[in-house]
Amino acid sequence: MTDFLPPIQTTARDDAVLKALAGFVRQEALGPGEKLPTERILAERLKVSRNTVREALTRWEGLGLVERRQGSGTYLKAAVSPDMLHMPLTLAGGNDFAGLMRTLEIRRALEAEAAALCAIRAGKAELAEIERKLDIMEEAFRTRAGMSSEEDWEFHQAVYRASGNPLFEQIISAMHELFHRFWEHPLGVRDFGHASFPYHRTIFDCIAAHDPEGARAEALKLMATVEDDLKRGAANLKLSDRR
Amino acid sequence: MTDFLPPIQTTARDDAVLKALAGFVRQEALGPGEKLPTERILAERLKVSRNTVREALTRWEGLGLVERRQGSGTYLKAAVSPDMLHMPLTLAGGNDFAGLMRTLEIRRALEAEAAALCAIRAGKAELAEIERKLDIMEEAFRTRAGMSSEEDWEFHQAVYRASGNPLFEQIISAMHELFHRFWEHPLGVRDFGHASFPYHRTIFDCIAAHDPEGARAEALKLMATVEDDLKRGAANLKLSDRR
DNA sequence: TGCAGAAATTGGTTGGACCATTGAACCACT
DNA sequence: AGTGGTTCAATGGTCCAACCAATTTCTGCA
Repeated sequence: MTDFLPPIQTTARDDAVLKALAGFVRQEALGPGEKLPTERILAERLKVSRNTVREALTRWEGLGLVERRQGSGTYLKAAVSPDMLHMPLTLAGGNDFAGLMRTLEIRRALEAEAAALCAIRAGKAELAEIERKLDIMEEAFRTRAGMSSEEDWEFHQAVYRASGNPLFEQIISAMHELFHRFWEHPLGVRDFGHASFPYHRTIFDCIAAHDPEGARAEALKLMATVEDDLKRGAANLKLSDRR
Repeated sequence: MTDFLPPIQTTARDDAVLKALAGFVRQEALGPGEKLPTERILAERLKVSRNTVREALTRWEGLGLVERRQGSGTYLKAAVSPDMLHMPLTLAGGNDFAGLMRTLEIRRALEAEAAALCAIRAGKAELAEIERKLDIMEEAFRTRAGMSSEEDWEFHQAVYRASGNPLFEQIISAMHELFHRFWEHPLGVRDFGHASFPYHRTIFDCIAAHDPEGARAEALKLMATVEDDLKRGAANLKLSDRR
């Protein structure tokens, strides 16, 4: 016997509010940046208290779906649809070196898989876009002698997009943001990223040749150099702390 | 010049409430399952309105850190610390077949990396624990002729834990939960998981031999069989729909 | 016409009230 | 002893009305 008796839901006002609101957004075809109705109007239309509306919107705000600006209004920050699934992750102690290495291990896994999928799925247009970003990056690397982190990131994003799975870009972007928020000047390694530079071209070559395993291997090599750089930087940091 | 002047915060009451509460949890050494103070008490102690406390708790509830039970109280659901980083992910359209395959691609990436890291880092105790789960799983597979999804999951969790990086378990668990919520009986494939069975042992062998690349390869093979099963199931589903 | 100040709009906060659920204590009956 | 019902206090859920603070819009004067 399955013995499955889910508890009945007697109250779920705020969830109901969010469902209604998601339906509204769908019907009005609202996109990111657009303004949605006032809390007071929502409360009146949905026949619930403004407090309930606020709790519901607080949920969406915590999920990064919406942005509230006092005196102005509430604005969509991302595309919302009635059939969204939420997966909030919390990293405990993410702002020390060990935490950084942990996020990097996740990124290594996703980077390799995205490169492999990209090698399988990338069409001509995606391939051209990736190569364009790669050229820009290499040019920036030559002229500015190494400082090409922004262009580097654009190249990787192009790969994620061409992987055909938006989750890669979502997850890695979230980690990238955390990375930058807490490690803006990563440990003072001056030639940070130098070692990873050549692998961008090799990754692209494998993708262009539709060689998923090669792309995966090259991506792993790239991430290995990044980790080495960070470890070197951490060692430097410890030395300079010790003086 | 970096030109970094963060805007001053004139109002951030609920964030302040959460920070204070995180500090409280830390000081009292509260763990998951334990009850934290009443909303009314928090409001009184922190000198804010109960509504503000509620908005703050709503945030934590949305992040899965806390569970509220009407008439009973508010309970911790996970370890919280003052230096947490939040990374909420929303998957649009996650409950169709394409969405399932997308989450599976992420899982494949993480599964392979976790197995590789595990092969590098697992000590004797972790190795023994994994083998124990493996034995249980194989026994269940023999006696119940295939239906060993629960034991299967326990084996994988043991691998994630031994990877030395809690993020693997966090992320994959979140996906596993989504998976089960929407695909409880995955497409009616009766011998679902049969094909993946032998790879559990091969993965363990590679881990025990401290062979990261081998473990990665075997994990990829395992996920490939799972994806095949699902595709087969989807094809069946289409056929039966058409009748 | 341009712009400073008033007025309206909107999210943020407060305090108080009542409802619905929970859980413990207590009681009656078997 | 144990089963079931009742009472009651505690707690989260909802509502209301008012006010605060930031923003936007309007207005009237120079």
